[in-house]
Amino acid sequence: MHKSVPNNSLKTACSTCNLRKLCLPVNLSNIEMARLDDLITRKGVYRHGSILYRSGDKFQALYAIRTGFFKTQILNEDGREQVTGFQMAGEIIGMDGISSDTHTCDAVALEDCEICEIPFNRLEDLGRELPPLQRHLHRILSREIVRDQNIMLLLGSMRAEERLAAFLLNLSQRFAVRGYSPTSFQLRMTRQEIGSYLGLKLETVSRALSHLQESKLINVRNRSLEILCLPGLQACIGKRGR
Amino acid sequence: MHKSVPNNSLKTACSTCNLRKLCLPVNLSNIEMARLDDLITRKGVYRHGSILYRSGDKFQALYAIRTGFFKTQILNEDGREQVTGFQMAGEIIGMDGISSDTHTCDAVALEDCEICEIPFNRLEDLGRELPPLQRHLHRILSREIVRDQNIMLLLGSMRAEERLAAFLLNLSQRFAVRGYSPTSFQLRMTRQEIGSYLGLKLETVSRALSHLQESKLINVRNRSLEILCLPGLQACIGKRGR
DNA sequence: TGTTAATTTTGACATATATCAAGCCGTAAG
DNA sequence: CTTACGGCTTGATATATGTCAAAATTAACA
Repeated sequence: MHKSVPNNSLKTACSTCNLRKLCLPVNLSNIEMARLDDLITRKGVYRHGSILYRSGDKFQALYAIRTGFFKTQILNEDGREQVTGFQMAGEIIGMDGISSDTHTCDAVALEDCEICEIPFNRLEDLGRELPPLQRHLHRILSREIVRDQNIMLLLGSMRAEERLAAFLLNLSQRFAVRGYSPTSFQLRMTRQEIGSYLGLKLETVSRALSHLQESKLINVRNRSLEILCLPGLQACIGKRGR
Repeated sequence: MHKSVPNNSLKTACSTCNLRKLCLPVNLSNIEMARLDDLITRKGVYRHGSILYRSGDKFQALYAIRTGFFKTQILNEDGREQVTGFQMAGEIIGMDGISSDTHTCDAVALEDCEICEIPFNRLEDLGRELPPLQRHLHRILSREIVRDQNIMLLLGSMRAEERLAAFLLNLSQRFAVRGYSPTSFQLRMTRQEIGSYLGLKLETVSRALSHLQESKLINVRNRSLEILCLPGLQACIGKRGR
């Protein structure tokens, strides 16, 4: 585990942030945008391995990822853990905490990250005055629900290789949206973490990756991944499911 | 598939609804409550097997279940289906539709049901005027996220019998909250539907139920279920997980 | 830079769950 | 009351994935 987090915070401007279209695709006037800027503070760098919030922490804010890569995970009473998601720049995390005013999962930085803190009470207040902002918050919450239900589909009905393919295609698509190569990227997580996310053991992940490579659909060497045939990967999903 | 739904609708009063504490546990004045009542219409009975909304339908409203039992399910491109939840009286469904203005799953009545329709735009509008209502909406959305992530944990890390035990305990607890027996109730869904929800085949569900019965933890005969030992069922979860 | 620890791959084997099949039961329709 | 059908149980067998172990590779740290 690494050093924790510097507490210095500086004001951010959503208005000039190049992630705005991902994070807050809302039409606001300059004045309205300034009010939003006023809400949000940029927190210092979260080092690789450090924890943004833990299960049990009091919920106070949502967090927009400015740069870097996070994982979220929940823990059972009996110590089992499940990675519930991998989040990248432009995505918003912390929404699990709203329902009980307490976070129900941990958010861990998988590389050095910068984040913007959005105090939730103030966001709600502002949402009442700016309907498009309110609407956007609802969309974000709902999008998370849809995302989770698709993972339920994956966990409940796909076999190992299909899960891997779906996972890689999802990453690919999210990199593409951010202007990065959809076919060549670094995995920021271990095989064990991928396995936890996909409901598989790390050895199974490794074997499935090797097999996709034998099939000439991907090239994988440690954390670097290259997709050789997107349509092939897509076709992978849905072959002889459960 | 059964007949569809009568279109006659009548005004409902949340103010006098005995499910209010479950559905809308919000402190509002009489005047405020009347405005909420004004929003909501009671739709006619949904017969067993009928469909409240389908994937692809335009999203317009949330639905509060007044009586009865629903399932929600998503379908893959390749026809695989996954039951994503079973919902009972006092619960609210349809939130998947907010993010894209289109429903992403089907909601099917598992018995004859009555539901209240809550037009979403008007709910948002009213939320801007009644902060406690706004807050409650956010909690409901977040609760759904937490619920889904717990199912991910179940699907990703538990073995068949544990999943069954967790499922039965969840039902038990929800019946208890509603004033019904937590140890004796009817299953409203088929083994196949339970299996889909838990990521198992119906035969596996059947065997796991039989085995729990052999262990004297439950009595099950067709759809009637009796829990003989709640602590025993709880202990079931966490024994030799993956 | 050298040393240690962590991660990954691969193999051999074990096991939980799926698959296939048959018969039974209970409800619904005639 | 009889029949038919969908739902359920149980058995035999197949298979995907887990488990255990060792070696190879890479990353972290002193």
